[in-house]
Amino acid sequence: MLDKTFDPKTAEPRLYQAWEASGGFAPTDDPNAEPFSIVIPPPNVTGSLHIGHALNNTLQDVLIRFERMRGKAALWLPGTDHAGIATQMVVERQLAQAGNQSRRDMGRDDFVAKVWEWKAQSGGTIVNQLRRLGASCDWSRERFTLDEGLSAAVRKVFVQLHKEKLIYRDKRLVNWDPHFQTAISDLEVEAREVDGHYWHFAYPLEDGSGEIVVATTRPETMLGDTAVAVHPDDERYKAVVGKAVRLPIVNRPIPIIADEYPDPEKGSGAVKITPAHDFNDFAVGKRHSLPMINIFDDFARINDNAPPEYRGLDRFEARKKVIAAFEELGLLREIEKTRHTVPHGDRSGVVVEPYLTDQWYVAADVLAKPAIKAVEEGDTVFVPKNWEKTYFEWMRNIQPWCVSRQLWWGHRIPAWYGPSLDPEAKDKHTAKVFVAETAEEALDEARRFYGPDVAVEVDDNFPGWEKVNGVFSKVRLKQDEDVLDTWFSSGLWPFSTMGWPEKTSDLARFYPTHTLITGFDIIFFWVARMMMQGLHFTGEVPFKRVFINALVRDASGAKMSKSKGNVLDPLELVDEFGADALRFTLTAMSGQARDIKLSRQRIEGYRNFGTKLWNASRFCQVNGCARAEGFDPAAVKAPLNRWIVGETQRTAAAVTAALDGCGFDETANGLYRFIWNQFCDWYVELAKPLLTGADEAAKAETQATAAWVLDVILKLLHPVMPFITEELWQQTADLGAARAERQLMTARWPDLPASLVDAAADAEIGLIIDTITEGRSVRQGLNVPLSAQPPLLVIEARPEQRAVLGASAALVARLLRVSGVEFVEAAPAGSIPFVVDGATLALPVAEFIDIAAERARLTKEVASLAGEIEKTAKKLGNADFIARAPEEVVEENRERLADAQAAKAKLEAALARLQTV
RNA sequence: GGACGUGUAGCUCAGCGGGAGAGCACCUCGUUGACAUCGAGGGGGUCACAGGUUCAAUCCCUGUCACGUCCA
Repeated sequence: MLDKTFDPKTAEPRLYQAWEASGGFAPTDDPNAEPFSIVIPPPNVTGSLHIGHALNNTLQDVLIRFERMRGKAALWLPGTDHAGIATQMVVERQLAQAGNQSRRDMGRDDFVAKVWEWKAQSGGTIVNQLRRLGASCDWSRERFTLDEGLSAAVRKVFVQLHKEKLIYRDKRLVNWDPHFQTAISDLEVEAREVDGHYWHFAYPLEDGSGEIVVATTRPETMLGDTAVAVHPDDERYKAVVGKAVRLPIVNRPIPIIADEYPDPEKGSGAVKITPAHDFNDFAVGKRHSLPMINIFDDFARINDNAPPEYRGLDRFEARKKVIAAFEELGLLREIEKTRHTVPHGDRSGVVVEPYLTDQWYVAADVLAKPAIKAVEEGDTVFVPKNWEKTYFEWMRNIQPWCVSRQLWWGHRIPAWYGPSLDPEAKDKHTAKVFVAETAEEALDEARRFYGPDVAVEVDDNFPGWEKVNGVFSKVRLKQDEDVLDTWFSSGLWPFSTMGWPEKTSDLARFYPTHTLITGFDIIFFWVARMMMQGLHFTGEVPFKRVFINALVRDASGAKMSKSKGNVLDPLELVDEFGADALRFTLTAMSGQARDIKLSRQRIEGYRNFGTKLWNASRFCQVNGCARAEGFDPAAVKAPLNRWIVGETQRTAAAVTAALDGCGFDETANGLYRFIWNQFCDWYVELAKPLLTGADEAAKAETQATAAWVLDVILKLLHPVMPFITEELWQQTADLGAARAERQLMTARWPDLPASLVDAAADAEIGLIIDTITEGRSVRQGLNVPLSAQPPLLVIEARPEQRAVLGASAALVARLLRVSGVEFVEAAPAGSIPFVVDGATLALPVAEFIDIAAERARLTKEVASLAGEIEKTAKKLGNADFIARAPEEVVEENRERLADAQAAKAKLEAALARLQTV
């Protein structure tokens, strides 16, 4: 017999191992099976499973298990992302803690070797955590973004985009992270609102005729000012445009220029222009050909372009010193408090600086066009659809994508530099770039470029050349030091993981993938990039559907964060409640476009749901419910069995439709209601007399039906609660006829015909359920003691209702705790009537009850019916309603009115009788 | 400033043109042969506010207020 409860702790690892060993996670190789594929949003290799992963991966697993059971060749391709900055950060921190050398002291090769070493040791953490969740990924296909195959794809993409002029090198302002000393993309910048100040500085006019006041939140940048700008229409400054001011501290004359950029309404209307350290100023500088003076080094310390006393100062130190200097010079006009947004690095948390550097850019606007079109035309659809707006908004305003990063961990940019043939070129050692997939190819290209008389080799440490008689005799190429943005490689994920650019069978079969399930926070970072790169390189969308899952928050709606201490660790929750309970909770709460506020209580409730199912199965087992050979659900006779068969069909159809459309919450809620409120609460209770009764045929039929329903339940619930269902499947394997499938995970999804629904059985069981429910309400409302067992009196009822109530007397007796069902002409004095579906029933319990309480109950009921009658009558009295509303709505209201009037009359009569008692 | 989303029972949310729902919490009763991780019953809501469309509005439209998120 089944144990009293399911023990997830011991069962889950055992079941998972069995699944994995069975090979069932891999897609079937049946060539007739329709392919269905999902690629995992690769978690950072540094990561450990947080609740957001748990949600995202649960939904993917629900979908993949569903499609697998539907007989498709279901592939869920897993893997991890090398996560450039994040991983480098983690390893650097660990090296520091262990008292090791810093990255720079170590050197590139040794450091990268360390990271690989670290990855080998702890990189598998998150993957194993996914196993604990029950994720049925095909681990034989697991990929890592730095795998050789994926790296080859990255190089090929880079080279091809370069050939197409969609990747280019450019000197412009980037968001510079001084902590990591790397460029980061716009998306990695987080605007934080902080308290700050506007410092109003006076710049004296060169000719001594006055001053012009500018305000800034970043005083230190004045060291790099190369102009002051005013609006051309600003009358106040018309006279000074074209003159110069003498920049204090620096003592440099800079022009006053007219440009549309300054807003005359703001501040003094004049703004300082620092082209090398502000995005707006950069544009102004370009328009006016202003010099661009960079005043920072890579650490955002002041460099040698500033006066000597500032050199080497940290930017914030420099700020203080600049302000002090202005004060001393008597040029500090005002300090104004303000709240403003300041860009921060999302990883480092430090203030990022606009910084003038050479970087590699992708012409994202070109790649975006087909990606926009694909969504416009429905080749890829978003669920929920409104996320398409977000996608369009960003894609239509897309900026060049800075893809180079000054890091060591990642895909090194496949570009090699050599000297220009022009001896006067700037950056003379690296003025010529050769972009190629391998060093050999770069060398070949370089040989062609420099000619047959020049020896060419790669030497990262000693770039340069040797000359004989003024011409090159030997050239040494140096590979670009930088690596690519992590998202550059994740953007290839749907096809690089399947072996592209090789024409693999996986690529042919599983690309494009079907559904991508991910969070809205990476629509720009990832979804958009996959769309762009996927379309460009494969000519097809990478996925046909994108399901955007919600964000998980704590029970009070706050974003979970370690610093707030409100993090719910999914693994602890799995330990405490089992993976199924967590999965069910996340699935039930995954309502679209909404935050999920997770509470332990909710998980506990769904753990209880599992226990409920477990015990219902136990009940069935104890009562000999075994599968019957050749059982045909359409052929059952007992109304109760016909009813549950119909309900099972309805549920199966609803769940199938819901899962088809990513309606995860509907799926979970529908199953919960069916299993608990229909199967357990009513079917099992109503079946008890049949299972213990003398009618052997009815008993056998009920046993077989219960076993059949349970098998369907296990299948339907399996995608959401795989462990407990698989365990029940295994443990009930020996009950009755053998099943076609020994393993539930790969069993066939139920496909039941709608003809299994029997309206007559529905009506019959509905009447019994309503009778019991109403009767209980009367009993308990009047505090009739449990020991009291009056008969149930049927006073007025339609013939078919009489038949049903008569036939189910034993059932009603048991569940309503009455002695039996009796048919009488009129309600005896002191009996308590109630109305069910137009039938008048009564319980003769006068001696047990408080007359006043009963009077109160009836009065209340009558009043509520009166309200309903008034409302409905008013509606029916409206000629427009009769004329314009659909006939069935009018009819429904007529019936409602008639029912309410009849019920009210009956209860009023009862109330009148009660007055005389 | 722009975009999107959300305001429904004490809490978390579902419903989204025709009788206000669930889970939890709360109150009462209950250990009857699956289950106290349980069963039965009950209380509790001007569906944010104001207009409009409609025979009919929690649901559609407009505006207001509040909250959230993203982009400037």
